[in-house]
Amino acid sequence: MTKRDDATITLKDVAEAAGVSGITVSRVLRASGPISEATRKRVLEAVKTTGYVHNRLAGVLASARSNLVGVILPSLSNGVFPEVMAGINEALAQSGFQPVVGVTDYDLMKEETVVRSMLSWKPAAIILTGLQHSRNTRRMLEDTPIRVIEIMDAGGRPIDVAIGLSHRDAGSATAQHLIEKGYRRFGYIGPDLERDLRAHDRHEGFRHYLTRHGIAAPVEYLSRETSSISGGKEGLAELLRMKPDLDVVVFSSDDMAIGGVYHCIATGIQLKTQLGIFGFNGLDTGQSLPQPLSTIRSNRHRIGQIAVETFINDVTRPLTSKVIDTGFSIIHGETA
Amino acid sequence: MTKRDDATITLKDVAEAAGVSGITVSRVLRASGPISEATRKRVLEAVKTTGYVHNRLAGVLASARSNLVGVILPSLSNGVFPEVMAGINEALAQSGFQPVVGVTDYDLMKEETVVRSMLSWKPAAIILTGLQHSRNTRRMLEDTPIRVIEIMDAGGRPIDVAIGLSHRDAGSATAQHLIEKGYRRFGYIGPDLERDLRAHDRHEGFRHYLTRHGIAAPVEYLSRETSSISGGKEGLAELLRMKPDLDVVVFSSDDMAIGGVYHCIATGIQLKTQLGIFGFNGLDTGQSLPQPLSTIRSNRHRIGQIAVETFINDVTRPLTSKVIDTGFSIIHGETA
DNA sequence: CGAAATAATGACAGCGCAAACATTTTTCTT
DNA sequence: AAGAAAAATGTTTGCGCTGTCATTATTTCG
Repeated sequence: MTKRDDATITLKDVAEAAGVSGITVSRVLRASGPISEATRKRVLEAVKTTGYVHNRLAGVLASARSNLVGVILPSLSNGVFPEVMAGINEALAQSGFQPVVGVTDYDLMKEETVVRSMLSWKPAAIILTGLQHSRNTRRMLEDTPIRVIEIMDAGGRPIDVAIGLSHRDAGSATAQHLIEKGYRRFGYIGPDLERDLRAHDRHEGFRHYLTRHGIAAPVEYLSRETSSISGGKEGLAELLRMKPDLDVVVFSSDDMAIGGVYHCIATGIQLKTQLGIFGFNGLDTGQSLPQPLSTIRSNRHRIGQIAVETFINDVTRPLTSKVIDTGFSIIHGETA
Repeated sequence: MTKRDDATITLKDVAEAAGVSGITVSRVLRASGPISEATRKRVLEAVKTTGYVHNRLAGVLASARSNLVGVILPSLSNGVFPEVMAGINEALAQSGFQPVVGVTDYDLMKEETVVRSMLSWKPAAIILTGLQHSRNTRRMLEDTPIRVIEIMDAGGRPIDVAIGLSHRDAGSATAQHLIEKGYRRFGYIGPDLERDLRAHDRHEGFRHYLTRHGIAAPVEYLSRETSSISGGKEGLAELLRMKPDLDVVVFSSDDMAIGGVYHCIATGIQLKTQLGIFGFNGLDTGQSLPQPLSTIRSNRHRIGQIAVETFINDVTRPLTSKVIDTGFSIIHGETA
């Protein structure tokens, strides 16, 4: 049973050095239970001289309580998710919880694997993206007693809590806003809609609104890859080759929209007047453009904040699930 | 001793359901040791019906072997680090290892806290950024038997392995390259050099090369915040106000350089001919600009790859430390 | 000053799993 | 078919820590 590596320093070693029992050391380190100031000092001293490093594995196993938070994201190359992650990190900073990140590449099967692996670490909570999961993923998450927080989408039935926005609504709001601005000939550029399900919802809301209001359905270019600046750039070039007389193009995300802006700058197309560009997310990078991007802000920061507060305030899963709609707002910008 | 939660399904439960011993189940799940096809099937069946989720905590504790890899990064808002993370993720994907991310905000004290907390999870390896650490951090990392991989910098003495480039050399190469291009009146824009130590090294190499070759020292603008697009944009505006006749500006990173490019686009400054812009990192986002950014590629992808290979190939720390210089290359681009 | 209350510490078991070794079953060899 | 080798499975023990329930010092107060 494990060659006992005599080099590893355990609680017991510290206890001996301090002349107390193991449990006392444990209590000092966790600041739990009453400890006299004298022994406290002695123990901390002993910790320092021995160079002891706490083994949380054993602690979690013994106490069935962990400070890990599983965070499962579809991608890190789409600019949103580093921002989401930063938001979560910030909210987590003071809490003593530690995030473990998993990436799914927008693949629900991969997500299943990642969730299973996450659960095996007995995290205090799991934060994952979207409301659509494989049957097994759902089952695992329903069966676990920990908090499960689905972020970025509020358009469906959550396992425990969902925090986000209705992407369908964001899609129709986009259409409504641009129609009001006077645009009529719509284009749409997005990634593979089969994979990015939230982009899919926005697209539907957008498309329906247009057709319901007597506007021609958008001309579309769907790239096979995931969202990226270069994808948006190429997409717009291609779309304008197919259909040069568009007056506005909606992109599934800010990343792609930025690519669209670059194409316009490179080819001398006048943004807004000659061609409108509209994104989604409200990333900082889009707002730093020479002309700030017209887009929709998804309140990611707030989403991260609420996600973390949710499980800090109540570590046990409530009986009924709940949707928290953090809404969205239109950033008027200079590109549409 | 922990109120035994009878709801949690353990190996034993699966074993009973399958009519075998616990260790057999363990072996099936880890694919270790010889198992007959028949029992294998039965066990997997039992796992499914019971809905068993492996508890790695216990496994790691028992075997003293974990599949966690601690990844400690200074920031997620600087575009490099999501890319580094993506590289590591990619390299890790097939390996069965799982990253745990920690963020230090370029703060060595925070780094110390994060390292301590990481070590408490008994990771198989730790990947962290740079070669400068607090005394305590160094001690902890020297004392641990696991691999410690310091990435992004090859200009110093590593604890175990360092993989990266010499930032000093990159700085002088920048200067040399731009002098050869005919630029003479240099500006420099960077973040707080006290915090970003690698930016500091590049800056030194850059500055020394200039003065050693009879060129006037660069006019400098140092922002107090960390690297960002908007910081670069504002920085360049400010710098040109102070000193309008510069012919090239070197930025500490691509992020900031992109901001510089935006400023030029917004104010109609001709890139390259009227004002050169030069970055560092070679981010995809810089290369997707209307005119690709002139910069230095830091081979981040390769760094991530090698970092992961290093500890996969040899899980125990070798006696002597090693520096792997992945070098850098100039991306000629269209902005300088 | 002594009983009761409180503060401080300790003994021990067990969290769930895997290593080491032990045992049983099957297969192969001649 | 008997013995040797290999394959398959089981038993026991302990990884390092913390919860529970003592036990022992110290304080309080009538």
